[in-house]
Amino acid sequence: MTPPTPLHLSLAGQAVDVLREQVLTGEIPPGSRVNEVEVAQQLGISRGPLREAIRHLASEGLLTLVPHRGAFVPDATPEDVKALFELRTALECAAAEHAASRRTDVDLVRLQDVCAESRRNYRAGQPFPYRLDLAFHQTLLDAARSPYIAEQVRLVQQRVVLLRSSLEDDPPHQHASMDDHDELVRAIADGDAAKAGAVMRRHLSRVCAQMLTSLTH
Amino acid sequence: MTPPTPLHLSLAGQAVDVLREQVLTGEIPPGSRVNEVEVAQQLGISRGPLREAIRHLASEGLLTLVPHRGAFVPDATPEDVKALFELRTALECAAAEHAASRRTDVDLVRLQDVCAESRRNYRAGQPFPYRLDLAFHQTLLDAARSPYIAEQVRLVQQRVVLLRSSLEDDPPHQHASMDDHDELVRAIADGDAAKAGAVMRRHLSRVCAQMLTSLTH
DNA sequence: AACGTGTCAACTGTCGACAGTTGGCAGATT
DNA sequence: AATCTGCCAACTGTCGACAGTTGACACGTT
Repeated sequence: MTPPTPLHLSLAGQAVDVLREQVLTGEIPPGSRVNEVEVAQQLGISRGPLREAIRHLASEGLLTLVPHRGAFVPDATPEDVKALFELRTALECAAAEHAASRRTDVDLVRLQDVCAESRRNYRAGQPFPYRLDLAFHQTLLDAARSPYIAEQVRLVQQRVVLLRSSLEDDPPHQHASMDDHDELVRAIADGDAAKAGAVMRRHLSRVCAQMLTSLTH
Repeated sequence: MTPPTPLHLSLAGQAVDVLREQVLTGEIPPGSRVNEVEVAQQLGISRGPLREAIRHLASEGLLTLVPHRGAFVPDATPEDVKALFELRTALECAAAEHAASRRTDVDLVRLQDVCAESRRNYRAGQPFPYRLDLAFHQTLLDAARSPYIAEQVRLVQQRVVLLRSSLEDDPPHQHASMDDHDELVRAIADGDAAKAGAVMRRHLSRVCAQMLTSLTH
């Protein structure tokens, strides 16, 4: 019973996944260069597919290309963080408004479930895992039913993860985030688009501020 | 006196420019496939750089890739247009709000100049050129000073141009657009971010509706 | 006549090798 | 000793050729 498709994904596609993981986890540290021949040998593929993978990640903002020099993992400046969060805010506020208008009851249950699980984890003494934060925003995006906005948010969140890779969270911030999420769900439950957008704006503003302080500490 | 850089742009970069032009002008019609060997010969380059160019344009949304089948110029469905304009609205409303808050007097003068030129052209009996519409939105984006938002808007506008390539404008719509632009400039002049965002939202809603009617005519 | 099967050409995916450019190092000069 | 010049190794950019897959056509079967 071999898989129906002999190659589930092209070598370039596989290389994208592997490289993305290595960049996001910080295995390839920010500021470092990606050597084409070295990484190609390491992955056991030729330079062609690897180059395509590098270009793809560059288009996602996870690498920056310098002609005749190669690809670098970008390191964030405070200005970058601010500008990136302006983009994220524009996208996710719109998503929150659309979610408030278009959500189904199933969407609402899913959102409430994610919030409840976050609370449970937190009360059990465990930290609010970033995984659940991502899950919340993803669920909200599904409820918004705006595929292009969702796609762009996904890309922006990836870049945020990249900036965030070496930061630790502090409990007060986690608590505030969970409160924001709860309030957001209430606004969406009420179908109050304006409030949903406003709460999302305040939430992201807080997250951005926290990242900026962590960045400079 | 040869140029300082022997190659101003890599072959892949040049191929991107040529292909983008051909796609946006409809020289390569929507729905058609891009044959790698054929286009490579046509451009006088190898398949490697051309492949990179194709992948780049795909990341911009100007081509869609199908594994083992090739690259196609996407043809728009009404759902695509709506979803794309939801993205554009989220981005440009935020840009309009930022522009209202951050604009300098120089920015304001530039915006007013573009509007004035549009009026002049229109009164002279000439149609409102799409060039000036793009110039207006670009000037507003510069005034917003949010580089990531600006970059995304640029990509979205490109896709709108692609959808728009075979559509003609009608004078009533042109007139309404110029009125919207004027009202937008007034809001930005007043520093009224909320109004600027609202006007932009209404403007894009109108443009989207016009595109949808033109699409189905 | 409709359907399933085998073959084939065209195209994409991949590879290894060559050419051009960049940044740095060694040596010569002042 | 400091600076400038010329060379060099490493790397990216590019090319031509091979391998694997896809969709379609022709053929045979029911």
